[in-house]
Amino acid sequence: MAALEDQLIKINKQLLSKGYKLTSQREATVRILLEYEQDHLSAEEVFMLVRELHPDIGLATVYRTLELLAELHIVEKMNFGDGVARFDLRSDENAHMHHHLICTVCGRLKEIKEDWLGELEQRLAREYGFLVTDHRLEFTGTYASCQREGCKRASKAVS
Amino acid sequence: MAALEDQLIKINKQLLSKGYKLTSQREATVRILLEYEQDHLSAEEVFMLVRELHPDIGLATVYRTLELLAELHIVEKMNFGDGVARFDLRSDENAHMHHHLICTVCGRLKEIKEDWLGELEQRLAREYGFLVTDHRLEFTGTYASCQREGCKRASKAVS
DNA sequence: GTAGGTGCAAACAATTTGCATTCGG
DNA sequence: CCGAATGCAAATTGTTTGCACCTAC
Repeated sequence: MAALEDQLIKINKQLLSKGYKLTSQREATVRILLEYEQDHLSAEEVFMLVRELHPDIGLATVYRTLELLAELHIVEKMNFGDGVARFDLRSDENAHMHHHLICTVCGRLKEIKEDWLGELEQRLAREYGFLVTDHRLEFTGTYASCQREGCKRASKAVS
Repeated sequence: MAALEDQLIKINKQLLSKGYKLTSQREATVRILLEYEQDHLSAEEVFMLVRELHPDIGLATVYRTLELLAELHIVEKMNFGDGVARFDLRSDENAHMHHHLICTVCGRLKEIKEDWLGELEQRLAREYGFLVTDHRLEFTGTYASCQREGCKRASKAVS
């Protein structure tokens, strides 16, 4: 809910508190991640965008920063089957209720922010003695609308 | 439920019915996948194992076979964040009820075969107009037993 | 017979790493 | 100041592809 700048400050504090230095590159990267929170950017995409903000940044730095942020659980490193890692900001609200719908026809990727798994997690604790700290839920399928129209655009999932 | 050989025959039929030839390499690969159904082998691991059965097979063939099997939905191509694709046999029973628990302490990976998402999928169809053909559910966390003992073995997830 | 399958090696793409230089605290 | 962070390029790693040969049907 916090404004962009507030979130940025908060993340920066997290970095500092862990003993990491606050460089302009890191700030620029976080800024992009915040700005594009809805998208699931790949490292390369982040790189291209950060570059507009900080032209002399190197790709390796972006990789290093993203890895660092993932370590601190500020972003989540994800994989959607295409060979690239994608990164997702984990703001407090969507930390534990953040699922994905992937359409095999139009390739659209939608986020669902409802807490569907709380009950299941309790059950895991009870029945399996497993304490969940994180989860990932993805549904693959098609939208009724996509199926109706024969809209076979660039479908990459099904060859 | 079927015995290994029966499953093999069935898969072979699936291949044939789609017009794909049944070569000894493919059979060997499927055989390994059946034998190691519980593990989530990477392509390289499959390669090493198939090699024992069929020493002159090439890595590329294994990749091609795995991709083919994934296309036919005989195996599922998965990603657990480490940079390698892993492959999971989808026998009929576990096609739609096949989830994972990943322990960050001991690194264990457990499969849960219960259908927990049927209800959610109906809801997706109703509320989002999205028809699910597949899903993936992973829980990351720790076993109570792992937490109790300070058993910090090779934990790779948390650095 | 022939189209599809294979093995090998080369090509690729994403990510990592070594190292000299720079910079934040 | 000093160690951590960066940029660059080279190295690695996982996966794909081109092509001549081979094999199942």
